[in-house]
Amino acid sequence: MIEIHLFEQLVTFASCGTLSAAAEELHISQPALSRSMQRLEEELGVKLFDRQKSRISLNETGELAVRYARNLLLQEHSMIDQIREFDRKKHTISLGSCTPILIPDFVSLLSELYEGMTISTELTGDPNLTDRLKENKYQIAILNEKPDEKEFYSVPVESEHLFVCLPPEHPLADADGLYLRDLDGQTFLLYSQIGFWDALCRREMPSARFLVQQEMDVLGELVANSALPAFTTDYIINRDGIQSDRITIPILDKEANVTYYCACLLSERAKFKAVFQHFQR
Amino acid sequence: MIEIHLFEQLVTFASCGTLSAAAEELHISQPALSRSMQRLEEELGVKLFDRQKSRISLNETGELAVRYARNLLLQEHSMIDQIREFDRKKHTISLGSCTPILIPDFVSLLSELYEGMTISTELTGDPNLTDRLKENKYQIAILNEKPDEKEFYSVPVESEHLFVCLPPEHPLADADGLYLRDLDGQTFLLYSQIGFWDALCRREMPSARFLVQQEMDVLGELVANSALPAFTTDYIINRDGIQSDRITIPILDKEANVTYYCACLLSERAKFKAVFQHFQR
DNA sequence: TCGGATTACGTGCACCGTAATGATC
DNA sequence: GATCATTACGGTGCACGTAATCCGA
Repeated sequence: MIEIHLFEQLVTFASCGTLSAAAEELHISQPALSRSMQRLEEELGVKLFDRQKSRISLNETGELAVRYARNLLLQEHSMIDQIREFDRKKHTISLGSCTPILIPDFVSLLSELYEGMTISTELTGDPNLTDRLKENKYQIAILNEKPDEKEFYSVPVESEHLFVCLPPEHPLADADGLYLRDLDGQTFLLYSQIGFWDALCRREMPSARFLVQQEMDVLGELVANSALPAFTTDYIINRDGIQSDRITIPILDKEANVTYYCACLLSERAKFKAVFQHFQR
Repeated sequence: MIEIHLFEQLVTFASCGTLSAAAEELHISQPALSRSMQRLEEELGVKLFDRQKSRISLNETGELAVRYARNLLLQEHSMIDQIREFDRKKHTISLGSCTPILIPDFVSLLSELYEGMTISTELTGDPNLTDRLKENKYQIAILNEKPDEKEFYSVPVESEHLFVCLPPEHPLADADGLYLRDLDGQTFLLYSQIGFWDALCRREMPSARFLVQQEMDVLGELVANSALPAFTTDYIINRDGIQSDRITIPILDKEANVTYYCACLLSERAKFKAVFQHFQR
């Protein structure tokens, strides 16, 4: 049994070239390192160094030992990382969501139901969110459609409908409803944190330009002070009220009127039973 | 950086089941081990154990850590072994020989020429001795024929001729020379340490029986006190004198009259220059 | 009551740093 | 004289063992 710090010191020496430099790097004194290397040789029962009076260098065996030692150190670090990562996962629930609107509610709910656990959430436009469940990147997810594969369990949570906000003078402002493709080619104000809506808009309106805003209140400001069309949803209208100086027209595309599903792997259904029950009432 | 003895102790605990048993196994006190495991958890920043008041056991993370730790320990041991083995090889010359007769001379010669090196020799019937040179199992070899491949360097060393010793009353005792196949089907006394001769005899006399003797003087005794045929060579005759109560008849097979070659890899020719020079005089 | 884990406590020694020495450029 | 390695030496922190405590079967 040879302690790993000796190998660490050996590797540092190999990188630095002299004991003094390595000692400095390791924040120990030069004599301490000198003795460590003597001890290492002694415990291995093998000479690792060529010693001239005022110069020490690795011999062939030493070079070999350094290669092995580098390897061993890498393995130890990776091992420690993986143990910590495993433990972290035990104490965190990762939620992946295709929409921002439900995230706060889910965080509160999960925190309440799973006391002591860390709740980690990620808003993502990833179209294959279910694959992330399979990989266990997320243990629970909010999807914009019911997952069809058998290995998932899911319940509906909430629905949301997309609207476009047009200035009254806009040529399409008197429509009762619009398809996204009717709006293609125009320039829109768009909030950046909108999850799956983003891909939908870009797919259905390939020629449109989007002025993406990072900040919600900057976006509001711009909408209020420009004639540019923007989007909203019934969820936002219910929360913030309607934009009075705008005409709000429903979007008719099927995919723009979604029901969100909360899903997990079937094998984890029991773990999240409490969550599902909460929405089934 | 976590010292490896902590992982060693963890693994021992996993094998033993209790701290007390593991402590005994490790030749340390129980409190020492208890504190070590606490320290390990602390350094990892992770709980590894479930602690009841009078019972401690691994949790899921602990089990994982044990698997990783076993692995790490294996790797460290194998690393140390390989370093030692490499160093040993640096200080030993391994000679593989197809014949026993030259080994003592070679040991003296090599010891003299390569002071401080350990000379390790092996007598072998291996027909692919040259492959062992390629693998570096041996650095130098004594072969019963000149190696034909270009990657070897070799010089002739000595020649040896096989004879059969027959009792005067034997039906073949008046032959001037014999082929091995003429002797097939009979029963022979044979010394065990004869290298390549062994395979030759068994190949050319598939129906013969061989009473193999481990001890040279037991063999001599038996030869003197029985009517069983045996083998000898000119080298042995020159050394020990001829067996007076026996008829000694040369074996005519080409392979029974060999020239021994000392060989090494071409790439090591320089290293063994002194050896080759010794025989080229 | 015994076996097992943890806590308390005193101690020794392993390892460190400083200083001195020797050697090389 | 500057740099580098090794040896000498004295001090200390840390991990150890013993003892005590607590708990459960």
